[in-house]
Amino acid sequence: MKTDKKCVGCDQCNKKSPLFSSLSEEELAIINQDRYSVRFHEGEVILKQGTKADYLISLIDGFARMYIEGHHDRNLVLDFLVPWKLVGGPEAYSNGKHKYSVVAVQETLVCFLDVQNFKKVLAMNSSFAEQILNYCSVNYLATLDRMVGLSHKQMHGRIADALIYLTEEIYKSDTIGPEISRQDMADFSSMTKDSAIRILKELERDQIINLVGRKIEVIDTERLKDISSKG
Amino acid sequence: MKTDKKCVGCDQCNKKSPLFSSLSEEELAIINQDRYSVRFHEGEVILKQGTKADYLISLIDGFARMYIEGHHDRNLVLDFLVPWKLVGGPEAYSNGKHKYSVVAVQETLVCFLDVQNFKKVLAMNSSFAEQILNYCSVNYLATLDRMVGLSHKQMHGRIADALIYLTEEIYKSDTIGPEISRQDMADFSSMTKDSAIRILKELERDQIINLVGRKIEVIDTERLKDISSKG
DNA sequence: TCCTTTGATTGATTTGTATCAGTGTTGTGT
DNA sequence: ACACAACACTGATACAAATCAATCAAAGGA
Repeated sequence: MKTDKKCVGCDQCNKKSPLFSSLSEEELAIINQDRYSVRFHEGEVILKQGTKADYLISLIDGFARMYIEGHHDRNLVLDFLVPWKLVGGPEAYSNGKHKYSVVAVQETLVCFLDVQNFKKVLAMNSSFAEQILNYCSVNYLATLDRMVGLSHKQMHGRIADALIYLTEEIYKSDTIGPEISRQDMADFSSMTKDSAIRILKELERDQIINLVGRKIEVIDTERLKDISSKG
Repeated sequence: MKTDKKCVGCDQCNKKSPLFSSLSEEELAIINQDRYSVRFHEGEVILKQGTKADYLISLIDGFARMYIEGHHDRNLVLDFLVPWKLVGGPEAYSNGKHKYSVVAVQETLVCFLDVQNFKKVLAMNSSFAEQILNYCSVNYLATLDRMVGLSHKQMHGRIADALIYLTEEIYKSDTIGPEISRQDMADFSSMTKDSAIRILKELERDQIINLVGRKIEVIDTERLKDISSKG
């Protein structure tokens, strides 16, 4: 998905990013200060684990993978980023280093927002602060769910969860695109690539999904949800 | 650890709870409104997963276990709560249901703080809001670490992590008290009780810890950290 | 075009962890 | 002091998942 769209400033973003929709012109101008956008090519590192977190990252266009470089040379994919996801907040907010890396899966445009300006706006607009706190809360609770799933469910359940999340939340379609590799599926459901492939093939044999090259088509969502809940 | 201490009001707590230390008299009074405290006996449920989250819970005195009732009748212990830990925020903030249960491990005193009042204070004191957001951030990043550890490390590494966390953060001593059962250790490091016992016995054989009844004494922190990092 | 690389796939094997079945130990209430 | 319950412990076994060693297929470059 190549695109020539340019970043035209926060007042434009504002029309799309639900998180910034309640801000006034003046407040947006503050966030717009020191803001800059960069276009990344496929495979390029947008943000590297361990570097200092001075900016919030907002994905404007494209598709990226957010992952932690974990133990035994394995990665844990935390999320796939689509437009208007905001990352780096917790690290920037606590003046820390980034806990994860973000890599462009496709051509991707991101905005770097200065944390200090962001904090200024938070301080002057309490309803915005409440909104952000709410965003963090929802995010945190989802992470807890994921932690329980990863640590208690076995492979079939974890793959089912991954497929459900990707179709419902990321692609909003029954088909998962070829930009998600088997390795990505494995890293997202915390298993080896070989195991992920095995389970996917099994699901195909059972007529629950179709594998078309790298694409994955979910045929039977109901049974997938059943597998997910049975863990 | 039985105690007769009573809850004397937020202005008292304020002297101890670092989170509330920056609040004015007036702001504390708002939080104090509708606040009430309850003493729980050992084994009693302070907060049940699935119930509506109308209050923030602040642990004033005692010791509690916070856990998610996960899949296959297994529990995942998220944390052990000691005085001045605040829980329930994310759920209350997003008007949701509690994602976890909290049970008193010992005689425990907790305060229930009304969320609406809490929000009021957040809206009127922006530096308090920033402080809370920072608290959430640190908490979130720690959860990510834990998620990676639980999903990538094998049992020895996970038990080592648990022992390090408990001695350094909870007990602030080399000895883990008898109120933590083997089941708790297992649920905290995401394995079965039998496995936890096995690993602990191995660590004892290797002179890394001592098992004295239910108590666990850490002898060789260095080797424990080594095991933790090797995963 | 062929060649090379990268990723997908598969079966055989090994390792890690849970399960099960049972014994020992401690503590509590009567 | 006794019985009972709850928890700690251990060994044998079964199951889940990783590893290893190959093939195979598609994509990109010279």
